[in-house]
Amino acid sequence: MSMLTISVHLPDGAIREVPTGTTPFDIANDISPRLAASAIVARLTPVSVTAGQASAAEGWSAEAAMYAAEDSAAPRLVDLSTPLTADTRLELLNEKAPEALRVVRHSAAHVMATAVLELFPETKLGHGPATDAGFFYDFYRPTNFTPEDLAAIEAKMKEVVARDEKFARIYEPRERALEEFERDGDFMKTHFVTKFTEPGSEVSFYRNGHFVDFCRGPHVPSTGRVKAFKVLSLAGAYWLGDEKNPQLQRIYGTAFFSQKDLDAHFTHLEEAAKRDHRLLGKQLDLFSIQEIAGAGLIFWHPKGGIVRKVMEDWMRDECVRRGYLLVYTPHVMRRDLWVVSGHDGVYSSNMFPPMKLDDAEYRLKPMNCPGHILIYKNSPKSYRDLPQRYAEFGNVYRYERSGTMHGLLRVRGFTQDDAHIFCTPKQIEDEVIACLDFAEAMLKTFGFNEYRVELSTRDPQKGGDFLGTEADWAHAEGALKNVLTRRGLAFDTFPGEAAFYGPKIDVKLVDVLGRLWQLSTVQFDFNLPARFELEYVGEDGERHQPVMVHRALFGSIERFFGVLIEHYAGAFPLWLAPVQVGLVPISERHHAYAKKVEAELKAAGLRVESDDRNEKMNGKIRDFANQKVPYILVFGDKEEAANSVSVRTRGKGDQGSVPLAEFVGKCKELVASQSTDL
RNA sequence: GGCCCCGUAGCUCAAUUGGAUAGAGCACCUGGUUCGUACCCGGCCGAUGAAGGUCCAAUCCCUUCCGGGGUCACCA
Repeated sequence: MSMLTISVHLPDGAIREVPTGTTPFDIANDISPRLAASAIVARLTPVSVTAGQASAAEGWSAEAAMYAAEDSAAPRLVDLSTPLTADTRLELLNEKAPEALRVVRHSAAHVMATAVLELFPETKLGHGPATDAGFFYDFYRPTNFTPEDLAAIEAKMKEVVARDEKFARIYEPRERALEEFERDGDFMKTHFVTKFTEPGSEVSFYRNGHFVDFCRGPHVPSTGRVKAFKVLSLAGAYWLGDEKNPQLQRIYGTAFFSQKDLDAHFTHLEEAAKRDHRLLGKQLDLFSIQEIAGAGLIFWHPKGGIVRKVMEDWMRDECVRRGYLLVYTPHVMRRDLWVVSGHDGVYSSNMFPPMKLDDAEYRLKPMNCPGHILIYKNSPKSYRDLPQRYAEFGNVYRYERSGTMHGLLRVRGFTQDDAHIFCTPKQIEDEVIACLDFAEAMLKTFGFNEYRVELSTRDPQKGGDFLGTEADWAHAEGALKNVLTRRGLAFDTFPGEAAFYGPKIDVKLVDVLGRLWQLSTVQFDFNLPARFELEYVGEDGERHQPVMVHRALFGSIERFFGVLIEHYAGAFPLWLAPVQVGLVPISERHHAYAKKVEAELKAAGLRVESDDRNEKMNGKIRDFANQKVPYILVFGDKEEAANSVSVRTRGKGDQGSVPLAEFVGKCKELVASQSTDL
């Protein structure tokens, strides 16, 4: 071994020398486990070794040399399993680095694959990446794994960890590797290497013990570093994400730096599960889905119905205020209409099947656009009439495949707060700005401060069928981008994600379990105005085609309600709460006073429920509290005499006695301001 | 739709894994009680998702369907 020493810059500025053979992980872990998490993003700066020498130097991986040659200043992913044996200065960054957790998880995936191959040697390996919440590995095997197998795999993983096998990176010429894969009949690896590596290159593998897999790394130094993990579940997954490819068996797991983190993760999941809108929907009696009626079809119960009423009132009033025109269109329309719109062709498999009536066929509407278009088309339009903004709470029905339904968030029948804006090309930017303003006001009002904005554009590389001219697209995409920039909204661009009929802006929210759901959307459409030959007469007296913008802010009322439930964990702000005030008369002789209080609150426009059951006061309080009622008013002889109520505020407990008039005044104020405070 | 798992009362869960009359809490109805800030007392009602099959015997095993959960794919 060489006698070189390694100097390491510590986060506090100190320099420490460490023995050769030390890994970045060792150094970081030695200082603090927390720092181990950040070691992966580290500055690896060769002090006196050039790239060429580095690759020849003892113990240097070609990877480290490559990084050194590429850019020695930028933070790099460091292979934690690579011992430092050259004269190297490693600067550890004292910041949280999620990449480090991914390294542990990816290593855990290899440990799992090692276990699987030991238990089921005939298994072929797919890939096994880390994910945001853990890791998975895809396997191909003639027979399926069982839940019992998962327990055995986890037990075997513990053995692999106990053996503390070193992770080592090895290289092999691509063509030789391919030969081996083909000899083994390993279609996945053959396919993968052929597709993702260059001919004549060296491909990288990682080995621990007898286990070897095609892998780019990086990994922790040895299997013993994978300390806290859990095998979770089993699912089918298509090879390379394509339905037409063979199906693999995907085993999910998760791993953390410590058992404590792992436990915290499961505690967090349990807490999140308590906010699940499907559970709360049942507990709070907000909505149901009934087997006899069909999957993906929502029943709004009275408690949910009143929340919906408040949501709709807000939206409708706001639409009118912002210059939208309210319209209503039929739920079923003749098939001919859907042929003209094109839905009967491209979208047919997502629609409910046609039904025969007299001599014509009818179809349930999957979208509201054609209806609004017919209204536009019903009379000639001048440029003076534009923009025309038609808004409707439109009930649409779509055939979603059986595996896709999810509570209120993905359903077969739902209500869009839909609007279509017909305008001139010049009006586009102002209209889109107005839509974004509206969306922002909506999100703020309903208590959402965090969301993601995505711009979906056409990918010219991909080609494909797009309607509209190059100029149309350039103009529309430019307008959307421009507007987002002008509004100062941070957004991600997704080339190739545009609809075939135009680019769009989507607003997405993350639910409690980390799933992403689309809410607001603003979309251009070059398709329908052309298909329906929409026109307006311009200043020049010529006929022009208007631009059409689809826009929905809640997206779907059902989905938005689901997200709202989870966001507030069922504890709605006063203005949205199904029951705003619960009344608890202490005994039967206070029922008359209860009537009086109820009448006064109702006169103030508040939603009140009085509990005159033959139950103990404690029980009544408990029941209202379980229903997450914002205010519970308790009263007996004392309150009745003083014309007051004893207020119990949600989350704050007993607030003592307050004059009734004062309480009513406060509630009115909170409701009017749509406050989230109580 | 594919793969895996699940379906017991209105809700949450039991039933020594094929054994006899399927239990409990909550809810509901009913009676007692009239109470000072989150679980009073007694009684009543009520179920093996559906249809077939295997077996002396099925909540339990098999088949199909319906529905749910997870996941992949899909999501104009």
